[in-house]
Amino acid sequence: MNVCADKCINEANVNKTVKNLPDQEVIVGMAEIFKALSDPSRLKIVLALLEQEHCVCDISVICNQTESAISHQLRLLRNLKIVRNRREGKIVYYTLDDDHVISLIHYSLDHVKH
Amino acid sequence: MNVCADKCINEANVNKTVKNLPDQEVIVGMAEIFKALSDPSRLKIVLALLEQEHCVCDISVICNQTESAISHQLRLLRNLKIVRNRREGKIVYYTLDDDHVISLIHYSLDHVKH
DNA sequence: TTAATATATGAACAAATGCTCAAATGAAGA
DNA sequence: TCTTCATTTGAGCATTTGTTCATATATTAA
Repeated sequence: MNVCADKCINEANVNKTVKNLPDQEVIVGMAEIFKALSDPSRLKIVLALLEQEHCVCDISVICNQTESAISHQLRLLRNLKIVRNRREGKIVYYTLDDDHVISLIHYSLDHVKH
Repeated sequence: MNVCADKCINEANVNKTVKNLPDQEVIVGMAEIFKALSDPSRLKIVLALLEQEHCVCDISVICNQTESAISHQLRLLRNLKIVRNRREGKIVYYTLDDDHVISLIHYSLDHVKH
């Protein structure tokens, strides 16, 4: 890496920014949430669950995707504790389980509508 | 795809959710922003620029990454109009240029700090 | 002009991602 | 018990992603 000769690095500015930057773990944690919402199919699942609880089968109809594909995505969201599930006989219902994510989505939706 | 036999699809619920779901383009647009913030290195760049304007060289020091790597990430952010740049001689300064993203990040940061 | 420097860019590549398909679970009914 | 059905899971795969490296561009100074 090229440590720019003289004028490029403004050391004061760099130090100020570095000092105020969140810890690396915090950054990774934030990125993790954003990544969960970064795939349109997965985001659509979350948006559907924002409306109400749904079973895997219903989600697959809503999102127009295989139940298998949906199930894989739900597992990912489950691992991140963004959703939780409850079983009722053969059917498994999923719900959003992360208030931060819920309000983040609402916030984004508000902005999308100008 | 298996159109669940009888009881699985709750047609009323499905219809209600589908009706309230944002348009596909909106979903894709939201996901695009989340994706931009979903990589820790890229998020760190954005967080650094949240503090103040920086040149590529400084960002590379702050983020501890090659100038080339930073430049590639900045191009992506530039294409999404999340950042803009201005040249001053040999040096190019980058600034955040999307108010929605700025407030989204602030919002997330507030939540991270419980 | 030539050299030096900051940034940008394209190709290449390893790693991660999201889907499909086939097979495994788990629950309810015959 | 055996069958059916909703869901889960693992393997395989094509595609995307983030980085590196080498090279190009743009600006300034000599």
